[in-house]
Amino acid sequence: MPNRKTLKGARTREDILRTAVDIASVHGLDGLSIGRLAGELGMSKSGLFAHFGSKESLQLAAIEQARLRYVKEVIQPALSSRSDITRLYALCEAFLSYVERSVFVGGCFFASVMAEFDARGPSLVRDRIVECQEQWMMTLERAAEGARANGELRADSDSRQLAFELEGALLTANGYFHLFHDATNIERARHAVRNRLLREITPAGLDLLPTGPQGS
Amino acid sequence: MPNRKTLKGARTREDILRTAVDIASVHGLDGLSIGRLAGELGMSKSGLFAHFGSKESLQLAAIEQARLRYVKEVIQPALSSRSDITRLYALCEAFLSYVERSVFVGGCFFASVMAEFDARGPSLVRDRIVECQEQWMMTLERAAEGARANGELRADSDSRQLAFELEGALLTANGYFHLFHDATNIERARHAVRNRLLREITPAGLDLLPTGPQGS
DNA sequence: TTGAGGATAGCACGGACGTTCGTGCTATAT
DNA sequence: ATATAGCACGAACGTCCGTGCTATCCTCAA
Repeated sequence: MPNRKTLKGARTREDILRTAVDIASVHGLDGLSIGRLAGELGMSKSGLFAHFGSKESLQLAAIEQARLRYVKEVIQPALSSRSDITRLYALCEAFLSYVERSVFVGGCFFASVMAEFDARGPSLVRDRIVECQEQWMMTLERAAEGARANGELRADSDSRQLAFELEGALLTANGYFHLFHDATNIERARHAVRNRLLREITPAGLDLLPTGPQGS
Repeated sequence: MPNRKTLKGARTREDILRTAVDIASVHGLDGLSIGRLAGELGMSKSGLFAHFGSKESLQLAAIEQARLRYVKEVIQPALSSRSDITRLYALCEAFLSYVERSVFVGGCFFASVMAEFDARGPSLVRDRIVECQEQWMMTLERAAEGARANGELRADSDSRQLAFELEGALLTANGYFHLFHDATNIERARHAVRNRLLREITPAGLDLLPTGPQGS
């Protein structure tokens, strides 16, 4: 009959997804095997499988779980910003901090799965990944466009181009941080973000930006 | 003279690796399975397998093959540059062209495998990937450092930082080009590279740079 | 032309994969 | 007390994986 409170299964499902998302951030969504996942959680393959019905369903659920974590750790901390230019900067800083703190053990979940699926044929999983990445880029772009409209960035600033370049620094920081086990790459991205913003910022915008050490 | 080694098998081996490298650029080095590879080439698993002796060997050989292609398509075209700043720019342009021309069907081989292995545990395959990526970054950095020493870039320019930021634009162009099926991302990277160089270039360097359309 | 050795195929193996099925708990609803 | 529903289990499936063994084919130097 109807349930009233959190049934045990829902809790288990969350546990599964929390682990799944971390495995996938290291080994990819293909490398996320049901057997390994079950082993990690000390439960049976079949018991785990029953929660999702198919591997594709599990992958999609993992993406959704990762998205929640991403929103919570990267997007939301930046939402309280007092201006668009501040939010744009805060988004970049939140991302770098989220990489630094290993919110996903294998680095940014979306950086991993994006590289995994970018050149593959169409699938529901790929489509969802594309949507998520589009959404993230739009988040950056809207902040940049708002800052431009508010006169915090120069009027001739190209918001999409700016978002692209910032994202370039963030993605590369994530990749090299893990590949080389070298946190210097996070600092390089901080440097790059700051200077890239300074290049198109107006005096009005400059007043709103947190004043860290000045870059060259 | 007994030229013992170069028999027909060597050509087959090359054929195998040429296909292997393309599969891996789409599905990763893990997704590169011997069965699929043999099927694609119309030969038997065991016949193919005999050329390498282990999957790891095949993966390492594929990396080597990819490296040769990369050197030929990206590094060598830039070697004839008349100055360091020209070479630095030519390297970036050669990379973007190589992505545009789909030298590997799944996009840059090394971008793929780097993302695949960056957060994994130690292995010979991972080590080799790290070496290749370090070598590429050093190629960029040496060109930047030479340009700085020659007065083509400002004396206070940070070569490693510059290489990092250029690489960020290149990597992101590769990823988004394939993920979104949108060549605009290549142009964004061209824009980013040009403007990033202009930021630290000297009048002497500017004379040496190919003069394309001016960026903002 | 021939013989040797490299190149390829056939076949089988153990294991991991995703998936299905039947079963047994446990807690609630009647 | 009994019926019901949710949840997890073990066993087994067919397929594919990487890897060996053996036998045949093909090439090329003598």
